[in-house]
Amino acid sequence: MTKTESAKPTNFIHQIIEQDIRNNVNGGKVVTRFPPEPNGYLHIGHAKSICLNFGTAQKYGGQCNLRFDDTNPEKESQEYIDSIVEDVRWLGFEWAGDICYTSSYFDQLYDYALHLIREGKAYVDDLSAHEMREYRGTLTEPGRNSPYRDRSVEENLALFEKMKNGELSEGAAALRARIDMASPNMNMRDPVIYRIRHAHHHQSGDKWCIYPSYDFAHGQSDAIEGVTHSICTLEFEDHRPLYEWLIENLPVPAVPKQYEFARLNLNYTVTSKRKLKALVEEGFVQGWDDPRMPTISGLRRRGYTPASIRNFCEMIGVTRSNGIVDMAMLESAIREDLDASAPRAMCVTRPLKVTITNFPEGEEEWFDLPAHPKDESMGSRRVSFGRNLLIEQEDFEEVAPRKWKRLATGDAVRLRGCYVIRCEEVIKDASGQIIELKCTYDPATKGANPEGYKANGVIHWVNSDRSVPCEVRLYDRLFTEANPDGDKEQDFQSFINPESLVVLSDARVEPGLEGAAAESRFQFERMGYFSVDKDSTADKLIFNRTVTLRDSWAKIQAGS
RNA sequence: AGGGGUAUCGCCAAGCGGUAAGGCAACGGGUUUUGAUCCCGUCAUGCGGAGGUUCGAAUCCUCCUACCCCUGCCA
Repeated sequence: MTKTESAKPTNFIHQIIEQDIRNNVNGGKVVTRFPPEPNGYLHIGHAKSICLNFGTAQKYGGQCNLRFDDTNPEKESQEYIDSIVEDVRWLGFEWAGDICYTSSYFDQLYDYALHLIREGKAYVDDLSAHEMREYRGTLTEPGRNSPYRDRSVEENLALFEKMKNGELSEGAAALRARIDMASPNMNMRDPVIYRIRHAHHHQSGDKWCIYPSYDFAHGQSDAIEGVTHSICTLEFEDHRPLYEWLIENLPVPAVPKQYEFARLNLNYTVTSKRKLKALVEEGFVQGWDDPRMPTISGLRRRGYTPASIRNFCEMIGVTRSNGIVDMAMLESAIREDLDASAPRAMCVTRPLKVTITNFPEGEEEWFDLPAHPKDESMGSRRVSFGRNLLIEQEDFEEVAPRKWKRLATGDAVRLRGCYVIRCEEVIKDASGQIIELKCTYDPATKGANPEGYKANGVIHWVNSDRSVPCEVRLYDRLFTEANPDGDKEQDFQSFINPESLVVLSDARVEPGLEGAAAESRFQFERMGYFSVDKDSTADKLIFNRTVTLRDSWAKIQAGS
């Protein structure tokens, strides 16, 4: 995409950027960055930020960096870095140059800290974390100056040196910016900018035992990288004055500007790293990539496409107002994509035996069916018809309800792409359970409407003797409450949907799907969109339900 | 009288002083060998509330209300 393709600004950030370009701010250049902390897996909320940052750079012919904001080694790990890199790539974005790390600027950041000390704008504070909290004041009362606030530059330099050399224990001292303890903005009440952590860092190893805080590292890293528009979420709004104060008081090579947008909230799920982590660690789901998780890797395993997620992000827009997006929008995005791109197939998830009594034993007939009803370029597939078939249990009722378009005793129904059959007899076991249907087929209905009668509707089916056994995992929303973390009394975990996963191990799919590759996607006609799970093997095919088809029959049923 | 934000249809969201886009959902109807897709139609005399300015206000002003964020040596 080039800048000539940008018709009009699609959100307020693009408006600002276009104004900047008109005014030749930054020479008309646009540089953004996606700055995750590698302390968890990326989720759908990050996807919004990724699409915004990378998409904006793309749209205005600029560049976007992938920068790991790795200033807190104790919470971070290489595992998270690897997963984030993979997820960003999978979403279809490429960063400019090499992957960046805030940790590779630690030397420069240290020099900036020295600069602040020499200017009398930072000091080493010996107050404990607890004492510091007391001195900070409250939302309505100003804070008090630390007794160490007026140390000399020399003393501060010496003390900071000791911090750096590991001569002080964790918590014994911290470097603070010297701003204003009476500021109504808490972030300006002498924020800590360097703290002691005798910890091994996943990138810088054991070189440092002091680490810059987010506030001190972020803006300066933006400046070092030449970021022009530093886009973050609303909760950092109050940090902007500090961001600007540091940029103004430091000899940085550029002047980046921070802009904030509302983070994404989706109903029937949670999007907080802490809560997602809890779901994984406490075993409510099977991992970060569990198909019920709103993580990128979870959505991927569920069968979502990168394009559908990008479209979803486009759909929801970018604003400064906090809202909760309906899950139906995400589902709409994946249905739209998969309807056009997924080949069709038939899968009987809960089989009911059907015997075609007038079809000879041991014989079969093959049918050529289009892989897609509207897209001939997708070719065709072969399905086998025979005496022993399987249909969906829910497609048969002994007595047809009103508006029933499926099979019922004595009635006829079309087998999708095949013949019309009629149910002649219902076989039950001792407990009254229906175990088999004896049917006849009408040989005259191959590609033709029946003569003298009408078929109820169309149902899917497989040839029992030719179908491939498989496991089908039916996924549904993870929570039963639209806003699972909105209840003050009840923990979000108590709202977990017990039916968020239903495993059907007795399913059968049409023969062409034998050996289907992991992550390949299909529409199982009348059932929904499914994707081959990554744990699927030649011996055991596993399909994950991505999303159901829109179901107007379910609405009719619910209404009556 | 702590500071910073946000309020437009059930949900998301355009709108930037000239008379309320679009998407999702919902609801009608048509096509259909997927109760899918597709197509057609309906869906805010109203923009959190009250005043004011103006020929004209969702857009400007005043006051009010509701909700969100901020008292980590987390990001």
